[in-house]
Amino acid sequence: MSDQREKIATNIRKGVLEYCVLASLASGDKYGLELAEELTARKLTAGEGSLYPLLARMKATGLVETYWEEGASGRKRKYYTITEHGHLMVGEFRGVWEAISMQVTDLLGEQHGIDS
Amino acid sequence: MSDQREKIATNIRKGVLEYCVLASLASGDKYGLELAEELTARKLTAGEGSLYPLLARMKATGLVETYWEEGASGRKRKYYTITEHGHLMVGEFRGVWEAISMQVTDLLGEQHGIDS
DNA sequence: AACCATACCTTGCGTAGCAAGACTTGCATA
DNA sequence: TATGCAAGTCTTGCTACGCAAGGTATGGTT
Repeated sequence: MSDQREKIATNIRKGVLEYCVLASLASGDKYGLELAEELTARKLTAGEGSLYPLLARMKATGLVETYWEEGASGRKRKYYTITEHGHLMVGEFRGVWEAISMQVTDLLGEQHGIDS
Repeated sequence: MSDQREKIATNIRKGVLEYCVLASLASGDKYGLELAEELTARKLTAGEGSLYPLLARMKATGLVETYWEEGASGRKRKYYTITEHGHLMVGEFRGVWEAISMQVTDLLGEQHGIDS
């Protein structure tokens, strides 16, 4: 049952995760695991296995940049910063997301109303 | 530019379309093209190339059933009905959708606030 | 020295939407 | 009667993404 819900969530995340990363970085630089924890808490990703390949892609397409910095734990951390291009993409996404999510919510609402 | 938006929309649709079909069928039986037109108008799908394979899958997994009926134009139409199983899945989806879409909207909102 | 947690990354897989186009059949028009 | 058009349905090949599982390196703790 909650197995089913995980499958549903996984499919929703496709194509949304990338912009959630950008939106999160817009409020401050973060390193890999930090991002993973935040997005996992929000149920927006399942773990690092999704994030690291995505971050590599985003760096390759110029949505983010990276730099190394010594962390509080003494370990080196790779921090991610959003670029101007990244900011623009978040704007694009916001428009599309608002339109589509409204339609989905609308459709679900209709059915809810008809159900006894 | 709007090319970019199409790409974004395409990715959001993955995993959402299936449940939009179910929600639409919950308010009455429909045939293939009719569904395609409604969902295209709502920007929830790009066309029949996505729908027909999806409907076939959904029939195979017992989410919908089908019957043939003579249409107003004299042509035969394949009508789709939602099953009990389908209704249950819409319920599951609604829960997941509400949780995730709220998180996404929340993240986008934060960034909006910080942007001057 | 041994161990564990932190932090990064890779490989292989399944799946879903899409573009483009093929096939069938009823209706209209010349 | 033949031709063309539109309504319907379905198929093929493609690409992309999230995920599970596992691999590597390093610094702190006992």
